[in-house]
Amino acid sequence: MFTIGKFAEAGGVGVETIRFYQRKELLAVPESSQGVRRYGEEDLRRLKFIRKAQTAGFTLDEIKELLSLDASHDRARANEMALARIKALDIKIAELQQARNSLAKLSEQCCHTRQGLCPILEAFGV
Amino acid sequence: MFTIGKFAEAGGVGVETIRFYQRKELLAVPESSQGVRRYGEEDLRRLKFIRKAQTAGFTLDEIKELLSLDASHDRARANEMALARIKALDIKIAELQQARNSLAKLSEQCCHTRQGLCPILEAFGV
DNA sequence: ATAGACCCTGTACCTAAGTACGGAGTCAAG
DNA sequence: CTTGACTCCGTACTTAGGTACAGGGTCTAT
Repeated sequence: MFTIGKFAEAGGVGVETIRFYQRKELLAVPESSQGVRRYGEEDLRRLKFIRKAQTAGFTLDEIKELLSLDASHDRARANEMALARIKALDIKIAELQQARNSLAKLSEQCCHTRQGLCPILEAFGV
Repeated sequence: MFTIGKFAEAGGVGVETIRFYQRKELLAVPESSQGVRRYGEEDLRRLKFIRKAQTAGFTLDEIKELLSLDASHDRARANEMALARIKALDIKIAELQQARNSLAKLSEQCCHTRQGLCPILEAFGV
């Protein structure tokens, strides 16, 4: 059983983040004994679930749903959410790739020409 | 010469966005005649510059600097900023790719196994 | 000359995921 | 028995890039 400080440390987050997750109903607020709340292994499992799902690109709202699926063992919905997230990631990646490539082309032009206006600035102007 | 409404329309943004850019000092606030401000071609060029630079992934703060480079024709600094942005984009793209791939792997496992716990949920739990 | 559309300034609000802080209570060590 | 570290609760602030009023003034067509 951890106090909130040790709990946060065990999960690799700050104390305020725990309280934030509680306000968002991602974590339960345990009963307090003499005014201090204690956290157990199950809380830690949930906290780690949240952090891992975050690195997979899920938002906190989505993670809240995933946690409920975790409780109900709903595979179909979990897969549906994973596929939706993959699709959103693909779109975002394509956008960034586009930006990256046009910028790289401009930068190269900038290096290989020495007179006239800067191709980078010129691409934005007019 | 446009009023702010026509100016915003010509630039493909909302009126409030113009005022926001003015507060951020990306656009100048023209003198008003009889209480109404008028915008010209140079303002429109700046506005379009901002929008194009945004699609290349620059932040508004960076665009503010690019606008000053555009005035001073500083190629070296422009290229430096382009390279920095490319680097940042590469890092972001790699992160998203990572998230995408691990999620795709989990989703595939989820489709190809029919018993036991959902691989997606299991990957986050414990 | 008056209605409706537009403009002005200033301020507040939005999302996402936290972070910070004030004032009070509690707990363990010396 | 006091000091310092920690906890509790509630509220406000942060970043980025806008968006949405409120309460006035102005412009245009009828």
